[in-house]
Amino acid sequence: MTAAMQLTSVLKTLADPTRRAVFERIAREGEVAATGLVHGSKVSQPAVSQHLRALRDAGLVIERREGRHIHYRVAPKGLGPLVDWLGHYQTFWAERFENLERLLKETES
Amino acid sequence: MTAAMQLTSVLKTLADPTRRAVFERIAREGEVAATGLVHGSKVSQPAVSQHLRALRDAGLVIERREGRHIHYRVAPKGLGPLVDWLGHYQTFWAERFENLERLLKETES
DNA sequence: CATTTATATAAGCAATGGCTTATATATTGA
DNA sequence: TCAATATATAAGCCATTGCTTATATAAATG
Repeated sequence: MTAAMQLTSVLKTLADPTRRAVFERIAREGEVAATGLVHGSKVSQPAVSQHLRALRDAGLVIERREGRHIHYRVAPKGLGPLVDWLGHYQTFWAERFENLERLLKETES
Repeated sequence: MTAAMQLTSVLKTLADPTRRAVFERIAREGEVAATGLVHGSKVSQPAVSQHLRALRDAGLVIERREGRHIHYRVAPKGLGPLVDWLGHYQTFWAERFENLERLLKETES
């Protein structure tokens, strides 16, 4: 799998709002079981299951089985292809980058 | 248009490899006419035209008419929604971010 | 073992997407 | 005004996508 293909996979996976919402919820909650994600979701259990599979296939989340439950968390390197690609376009978002840089430094202290 | 919708638009637009290639070429060449993009493209003129429209609608490129030619360049703020969104997930790509930070500093000097 | 709970898979459907060919609309210049 | 060039739009086609309902699998528990 080439870098371009991985990037395409990440972009396509995050492009769907419902699926991105699932990802964001996993990120926010740290670790969630699939059931938890179904509750409070607009779509059905199979739909959530399909989205989780897509997120996993794209390398964006990791699953950990615990009995009947499967817990999901964000994969640390999942956003890597996206970040790397954006790195090539620094000149086009340098200003915002400065903001992030400042933010990071504030967070450190 | 909400921030989430803009992000969806940017992600969907960049998710197609052919269209992303067009964007990358515009970024690389600085300013290109549509004809220039058609030459050396795998797809037809209408296809390129459709991709350019999508890129423009997503706010990723800007067009400048000059006689019969329309020149495209990357819109500085186009990647903004993506960068902003990624900002919320710093913890998941902090390491790569450090690399970028280092790279930026090297570039400055 | 039987039932309940958690998740995945199958099948089908309507909508979307990206491409093509054909044609329309500028814009320029002879 | 006519022909050539540059780009856009229209229409149609096929593949993909996201959803649904129905069903299958897996694991825990009585």
